[in-house]
Amino acid sequence: MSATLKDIAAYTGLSVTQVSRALNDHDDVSAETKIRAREAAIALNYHPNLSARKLASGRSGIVGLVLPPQDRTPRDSMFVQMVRGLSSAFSRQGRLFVLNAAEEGEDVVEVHRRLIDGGSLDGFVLIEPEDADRRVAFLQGRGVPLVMHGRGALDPDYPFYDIDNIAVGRELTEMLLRAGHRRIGFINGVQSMCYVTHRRVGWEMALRAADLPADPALHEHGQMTESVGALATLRMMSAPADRPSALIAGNMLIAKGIYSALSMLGLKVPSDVSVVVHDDMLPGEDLMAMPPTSGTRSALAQSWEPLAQGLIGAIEGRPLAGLQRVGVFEIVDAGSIAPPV
Amino acid sequence: MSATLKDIAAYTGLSVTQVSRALNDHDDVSAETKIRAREAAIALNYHPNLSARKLASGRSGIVGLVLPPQDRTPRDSMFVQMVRGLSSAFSRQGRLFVLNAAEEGEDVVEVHRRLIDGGSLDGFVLIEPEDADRRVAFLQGRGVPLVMHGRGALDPDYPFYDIDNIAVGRELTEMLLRAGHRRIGFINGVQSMCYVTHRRVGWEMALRAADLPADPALHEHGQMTESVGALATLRMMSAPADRPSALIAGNMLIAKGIYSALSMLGLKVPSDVSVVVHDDMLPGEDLMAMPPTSGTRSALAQSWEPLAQGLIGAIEGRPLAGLQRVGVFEIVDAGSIAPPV
DNA sequence: AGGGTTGCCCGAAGCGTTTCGGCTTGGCAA
DNA sequence: TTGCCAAGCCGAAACGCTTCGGGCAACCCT
Repeated sequence: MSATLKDIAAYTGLSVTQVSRALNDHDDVSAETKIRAREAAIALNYHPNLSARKLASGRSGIVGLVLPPQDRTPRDSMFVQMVRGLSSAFSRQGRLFVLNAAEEGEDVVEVHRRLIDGGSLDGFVLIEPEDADRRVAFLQGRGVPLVMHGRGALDPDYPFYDIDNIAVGRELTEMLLRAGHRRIGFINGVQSMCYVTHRRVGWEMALRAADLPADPALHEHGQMTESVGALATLRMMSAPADRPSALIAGNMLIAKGIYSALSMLGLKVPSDVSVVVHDDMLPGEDLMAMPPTSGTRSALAQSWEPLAQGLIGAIEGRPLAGLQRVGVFEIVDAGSIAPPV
Repeated sequence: MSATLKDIAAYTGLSVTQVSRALNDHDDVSAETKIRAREAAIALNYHPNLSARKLASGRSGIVGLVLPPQDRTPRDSMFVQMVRGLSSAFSRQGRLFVLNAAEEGEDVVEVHRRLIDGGSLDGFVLIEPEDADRRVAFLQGRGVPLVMHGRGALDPDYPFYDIDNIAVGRELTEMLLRAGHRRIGFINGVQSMCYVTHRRVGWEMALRAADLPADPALHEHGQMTESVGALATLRMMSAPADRPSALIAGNMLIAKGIYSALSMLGLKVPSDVSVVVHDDMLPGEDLMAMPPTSGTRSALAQSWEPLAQGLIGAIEGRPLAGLQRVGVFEIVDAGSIAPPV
């Protein structure tokens, strides 16, 4: 068994109270005492008992994530990345990361309720925000801290980490506009995802700013997979006269689909068609083989740490403003853009 | 806030003690009292506080899994399956499932130590057993329950769930032997995995029983990926005279690689080469397109429930014998075997 | 010198649960 | 009648931690 505060108190000659305050870095403890307590803690191999701490303070140091019931996104490697990233980020902060997959047909909110009724969770990471998110409503109603990966509105009232997806959509479109393109197709993700909508809005804004119509036939919603990318490309390019001269891919898998469809049609990039992509920089051997593609880039891997920080901040009651963080994206020129023919 | 035992005691007129005993189904509580307590618990929406329970009883109801530091297996979808399956199985049993990814370069045993020193975990699910597994030694030394997915020895001294991989290797080989094949290649997984070794042993046993040599050139270790399968196939088939007339694939991805390599070589299945595979039945769209293949089959998805049961049994101190479970596999004839030419 | 402030420390209560030991009561055998 | 036992119940202590309220010096200000 691990040492307890009482052991350290006996060892140092201090009281349990003072040891607790020393180790938690409270401010009415002398510097010397803090050092003594910390040394004793190390010497005795002390580790705080999370259950006891939770019981006394109401905080358990455990945070959770509820996986949506079924894989709506086929990007398993994204989940693995996320789970790894979050779990490491939280464990660096001395917290446990609990994962709970909702069962098929089970209400996600119900799962959250179950977990907080168990009385052990300090807060939640939410993914895949929705417009009027029932999870958010529920958790806020119960006063349970949360942080969102992405955001359901442009200026939500909860902590989040996101990138400016409107700007992403606009930037991708403008890159092509600057090269002279006028018909720009966008193969986006599933409609219900907020970032997808935001990027679409960005695309529309950029087009409007250039006095061009946002032709619905040039925008496609779908799973972010290779085959969806390929099929949408075939559809858009088969329009006799109105075919786009440039395509925007929502992510690398879609881009891959675009490339294979284009090569099937005998079209070259960028001489026949320009292509830009938003790259999440997910690792994956199958993407290595892709031709370099211009566009925007923002590593999904960098979002886990700020997410964890955001949730911890929320748990510790820090003000909302500092917990809403917008990450940056880079602009990449890799030569997949040329003027239209 | 959730109701506490005290609330139920007040509500029913019983003592806290008796309510606790009633809800935990102890035996010196009258049947009527148990019913009353249970009804009150539901009426008041009572959920036991895990932290308090842990503190008092030493059990937290939380179990954990430590993900190996880096993806040695590229099968992300396997991890997602596993995490989902385990998390659901445990939550059905009213337990929390904690996930902890080891950092790059961090010692896995150290992670386990950290987690149990935190004093919150009741036990662990271990995956990817090794021969003399340090994790097992450590956990057993500390008296922490565990359950293994697979097994590091044929008859280990810890709870596990596994299938009989020697039998799998033997059966796959015998299927081909029965059709008259004499040179049977085996494209297996990475050497360090126990199930890989077991299947190899099965292959050797079957060959020896048929008085045939187990030619090392006909056995290949490697990642279970499509490209490894394809490359190994090319290597084996390029041997001028000694090329195998049949191939065993360690899993579906390898089989897929085999198929593409064979078609590249202009060889047909089963007329030119017979192929068998062990199918884990992982879901995945890319495998749908494969030709039906004979072999063995055992759904990995069915292992999570018994694994969870095994760990819970271990935590509750049930005897080892009932906690070592060997799952079954099916034998599938899908027409990918023909007599050698 | 008196009163306030500051720095450091401690005792004790309490978080929600389990569990040990002891307390009643009624029934039954001696 | 007395003694015993089983069934059912309860009080109180314990788990390890945080925190509230207070205490005791030593210092500074008037």
